[in-house]
Amino acid sequence: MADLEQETWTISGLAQDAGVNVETIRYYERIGMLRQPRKPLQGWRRYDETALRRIRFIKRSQQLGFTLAEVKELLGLRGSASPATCKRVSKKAGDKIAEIDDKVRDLMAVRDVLADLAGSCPEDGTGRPCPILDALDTRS
Amino acid sequence: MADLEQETWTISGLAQDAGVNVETIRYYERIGMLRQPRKPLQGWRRYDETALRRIRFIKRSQQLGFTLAEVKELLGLRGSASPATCKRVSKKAGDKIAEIDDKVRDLMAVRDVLADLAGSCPEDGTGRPCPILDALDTRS
DNA sequence: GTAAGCTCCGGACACGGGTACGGAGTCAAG
DNA sequence: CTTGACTCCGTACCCGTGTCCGGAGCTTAC
Repeated sequence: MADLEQETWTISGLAQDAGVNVETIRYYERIGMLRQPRKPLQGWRRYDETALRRIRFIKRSQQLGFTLAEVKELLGLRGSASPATCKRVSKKAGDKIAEIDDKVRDLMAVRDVLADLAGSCPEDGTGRPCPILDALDTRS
Repeated sequence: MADLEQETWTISGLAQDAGVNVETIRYYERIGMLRQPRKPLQGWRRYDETALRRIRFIKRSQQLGFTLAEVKELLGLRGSASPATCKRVSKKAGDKIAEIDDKVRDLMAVRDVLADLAGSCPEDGTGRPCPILDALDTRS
């Protein structure tokens, strides 16, 4: 068995490579998203490749709109390669898509109202009461 | 001077009519969105029509996506019927529309990625590693 | 007059996702 | 051997928008 030595980092090295703050790593440890490596008798804790991958997984998932609680579930599903697992992950993705669709619908509805109001403003600006403020004041 | 008596409410009456909690009204008072009426020597504070309108204004604005800080500004612009004021309000509406557009764009981009991932899942579920988890694991 | 139900007030707590602080231990360079 | 940079740890704090709590005072109905 030749050198299976893996690269390891101190917490700040890991933070740098993962593109997060040291405090964020500690936070993930606190909330159980990341296991804290054992503290050696001598020196500082060392983090390995799996920690790095895990943080990157978290960050990518967050970028896709998953909350940390949801990411935690996804992390739990990693490793079990069963069709059932894949199905559950796929469902989560579908749910998230539906969530996004809802949000977009809401935003567009609000956008329409705002555009309507903005359109009601006279170009020259001679209108007595600002029609937008007026609408906020009186309309349901 | 005939009876100019206006309808007034206690805080819970106001809350009910405005469709918010008593605590919310107190919160608005705390953060300076709503003036607390003077406490009479005898009895409880009484809120009038302007308080009711103000809360409704706040709630409508919030529904359109304005934060309380932004609503505060809008409230400050109420009452001055100048063209300049109207222009500023109109700008705020435009900014909010742009904000919404940005958010929708972001959401749609994320949606695309998610849809892509969901589409990569085999229907039958025989895939070894779940392609979604795999992507979260390795892709940037 | 007394009990129920309201107000008044200050403060703590919730949420999600971190950030900041302070003191003690540890490590590496000069 | 000292200095500066880093870790480690617990704790408190930040954002926005409220919500809840507890005790004291007030009002209204019976």
